[in-house]
Amino acid sequence: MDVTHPWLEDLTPPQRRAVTHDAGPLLVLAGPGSGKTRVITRRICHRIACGVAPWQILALTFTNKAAREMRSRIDALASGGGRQPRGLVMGTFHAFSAGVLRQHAEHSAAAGVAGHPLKPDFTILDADDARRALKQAITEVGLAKEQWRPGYFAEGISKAKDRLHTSSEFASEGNEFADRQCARVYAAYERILAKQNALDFDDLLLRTARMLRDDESVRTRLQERFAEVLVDEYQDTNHAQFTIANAIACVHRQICVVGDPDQSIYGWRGADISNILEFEERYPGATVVPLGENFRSTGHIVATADALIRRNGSRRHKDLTTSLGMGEMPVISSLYDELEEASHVAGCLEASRDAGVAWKQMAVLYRANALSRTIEDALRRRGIPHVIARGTAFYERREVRDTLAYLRAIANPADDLALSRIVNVPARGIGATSMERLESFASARMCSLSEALVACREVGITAKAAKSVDGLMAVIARFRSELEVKPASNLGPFVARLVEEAHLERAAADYGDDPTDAEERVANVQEVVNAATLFALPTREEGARAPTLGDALRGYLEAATLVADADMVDPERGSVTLMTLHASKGLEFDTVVIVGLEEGILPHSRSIESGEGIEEERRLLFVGITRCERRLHLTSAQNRTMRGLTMATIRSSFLRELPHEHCFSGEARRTVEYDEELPQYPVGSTVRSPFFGLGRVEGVGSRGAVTIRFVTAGVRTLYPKFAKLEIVATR
DNA sequence: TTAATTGTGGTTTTT
DNA sequence: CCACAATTAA
Repeated sequence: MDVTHPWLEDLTPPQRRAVTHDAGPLLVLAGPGSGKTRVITRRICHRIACGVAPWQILALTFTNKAAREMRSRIDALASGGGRQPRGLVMGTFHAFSAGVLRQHAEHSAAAGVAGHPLKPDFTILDADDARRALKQAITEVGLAKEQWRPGYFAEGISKAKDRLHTSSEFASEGNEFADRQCARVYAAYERILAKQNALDFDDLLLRTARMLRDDESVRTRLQERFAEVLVDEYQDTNHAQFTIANAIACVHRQICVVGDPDQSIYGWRGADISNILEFEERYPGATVVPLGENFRSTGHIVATADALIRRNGSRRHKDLTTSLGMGEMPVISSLYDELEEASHVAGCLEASRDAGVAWKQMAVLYRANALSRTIEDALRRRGIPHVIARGTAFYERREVRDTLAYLRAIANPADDLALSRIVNVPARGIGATSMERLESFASARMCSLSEALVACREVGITAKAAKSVDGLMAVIARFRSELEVKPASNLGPFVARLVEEAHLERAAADYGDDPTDAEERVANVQEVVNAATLFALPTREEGARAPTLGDALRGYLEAATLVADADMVDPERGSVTLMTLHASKGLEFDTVVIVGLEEGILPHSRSIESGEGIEEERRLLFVGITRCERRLHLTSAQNRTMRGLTMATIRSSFLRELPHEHCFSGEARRTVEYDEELPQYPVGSTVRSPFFGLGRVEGVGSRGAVTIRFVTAGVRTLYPKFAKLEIVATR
């Protein structure tokens, strides 16, 4: 059988059960490193082999990267004997929802809000744009921004959207003063977005979920279209996402969800862990397949992770095992401050490199992005190639956002947010006062900002400013006129010409005062041109009309908005990866260093008030530990400088929860890292021998001999000249 | 009215 | 430490 079914080869019995499970709901509880991706991809191949058409399968993932990865694995399996998965729909909830909305928005009243219908060419606002719109809403409602933080409303609105409530439903919900203010801001925010035909990230899910709930024709169509639904990372889905998947799958009940409650780390974003914990209640008769065997990490690492996660009270326990042998113990080190921590990290990475591990097989993980800078500096000084996995960072840069804002203003005439961003880019003498007048003109006439700009002569701004505005609108109009007459293949040159004619390189060069940064900014603008040139629309079904330049532009803007940090991790590069613990989910590395194990950082100070918060932080560390295949280092600093203040730290309470018998604690004492004269293996440092494993240097004898107490091999005296010792940690 | 300068305040994680 | 806001100079 396996000869003709390559997708069933080398699966363990439980994996095979999950892959070949036939009818009815299926929950796969996949522990770390248990072959989760393998199960999903093989299952998709298997279902196709069983006669399900690829285009009837909907697979929802958490990141674009995961979707790409799975698709390429399926393609590879298919070329080895299976059927080509043409038409398989695979993507993030957000991207899928955007597609559904673009397709059905016009025909579904349920997609609109507050009397505004949603038009299919809507713009998707990223977090920054959403924040700007929110600030505007707060001002409109007339609340003093000294007393009300935007973050408060952002959270309230986001939670309401997750419950699928629009502003009017939210208003009838709470009666507290703060709730009423929040409802007012929500309503204003909704109006601002509706007027611009824009959606934020939460809206994509909210509108799709409501449409599926309220519009029977759309619901039926999607139910008929998708005979099979798979959801990856199910522990991190929120209520809206559950509603979407459930609405499509509830009739045929061919739903397979895969996840691990112990790796749920997005509770703060509304992820509802009960989606996975209560799957069997929601789908009676569901089959559950636990996958506990870990094929990634060696024994001490698995044991450490297991001991840690057992501390969580509310969990559904599954035994974690590995057959890879015990391997080496995780090494816990405490350093004097963040600078020494960073040097120590560099040392750990170099030691792994000396042991033959490629840079790309190593990662440094941290709780918050702010911790990356010191590490990055140290790696740069030591010449260790590295990349910071902040994928969105590129799209957050001012010059990049300006270029994209031009494109958005061209693509969507109602996009006031984009337009207001570029009105004075490059600086053309339109300041705050002129903008204020233009905006109040627009709101008085009930028209868009772009219409106000066209009519700027009537607004009463200076002649010079009006002339600049005319010039800008002429450029935008000219480019806009090309959208529906030219073919999609013209996107690259189109963007290049825009950069040229709108003088965006000059604008980029003019920011700030550092000429070296200026060069980089200009290069970033060119990078947008490159990205646009390389952008390819998904292949269309046969018989569809040829895509226009406008289609390509809208597609490109959507893709640029929906990128995630994790999407940009490129394992082919020969570099160490630096990223947040959150972004590391789903990845694996030979060597992993987790830094900043201190109270207030991990667990984070914002989480320690609640038991649930602490448990999520613990899961976060669990995720980090289980990324590691063989060499794990955990570090903390005794003093840390954050936002200009140096403070003594407290070691993370999680360190106490790690099992002594499976972890090696390097003594925490001050080192003099920078002194060249230090003996090569100072007393107290931690070393690794290829024969005896980890040990601590106890003494230095004549002719460079060192006495080492090994964890497993007792005390030995070795000559470093012959013994090939690597320093794991200086004391 | 705009552009540059100094001052202040606020901090997690991300589709 | 950094982004943003109010203030001041041009």
